[in-house]
Amino acid sequence: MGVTKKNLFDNVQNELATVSKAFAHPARVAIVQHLLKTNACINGDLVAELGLAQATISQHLRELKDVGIIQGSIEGTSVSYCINPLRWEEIRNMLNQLFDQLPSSGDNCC
Amino acid sequence: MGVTKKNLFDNVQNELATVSKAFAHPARVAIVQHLLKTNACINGDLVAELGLAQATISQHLRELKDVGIIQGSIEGTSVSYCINPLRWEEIRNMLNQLFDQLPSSGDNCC
DNA sequence: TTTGTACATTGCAATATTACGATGAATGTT
DNA sequence: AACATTCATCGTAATATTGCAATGTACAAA
Repeated sequence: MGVTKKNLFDNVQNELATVSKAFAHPARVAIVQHLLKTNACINGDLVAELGLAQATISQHLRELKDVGIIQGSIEGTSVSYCINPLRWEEIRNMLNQLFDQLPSSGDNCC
Repeated sequence: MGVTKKNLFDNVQNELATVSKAFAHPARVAIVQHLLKTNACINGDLVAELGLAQATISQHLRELKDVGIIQGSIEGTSVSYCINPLRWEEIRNMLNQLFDQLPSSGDNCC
């Protein structure tokens, strides 16, 4: 049905899924990478950088902002975006907590 | 159009997006967590554990398998799934490489 | 005020995802 | 052989995502 039954799962599971979904599109990965590289927090550049329409970029930026990964501030007539370092750290920890769970002993059950 | 323009992006960006998409649903997060906890690699249990139909679970398992995160082997009449440790490490490194890029100096541009 | 620039939002069309019943394939049990 | 169990796949309905043109909003310059 295309509708996710979020109520069946706990907060951690839903949070991990929500955050992952933000990274689940190459354009959004590219945006984040660009913001990491040019610490300068540009926006309009993205339209030139990636080959997507302005409306599409704006939409992706909003999704990243909704999850809290990036934040923007008005800078005259343009808008300046950058990574939200606190949230970034939060997500990093969340992912580490998941990925460090593999008992690295030789577990070849399959 | 619901169609992702993958050709606009490089391999790393597409890979990160593909892997993230695998984790972009709480049921798949729950499946992975369960496989991490019960190293025993069960399958039928998941249908009881999560509140989803058997066909739905099977579909999620296939998506995780397609990305290489899990692997399954036939065990009599049932199928045994588990984490693919090599791929797991690969993904962990890929994510670390992304998340370690934040220059942790006081960068409050916005 | 008019014009231009930079983004956001809206409204659509195309496609993808999620969920599940029904059915199929494979194996084990009686 | 006949049946049950376990899982995969197919078909379908409901919903979500992606992309963009068009339009709206806010500000700055002429």
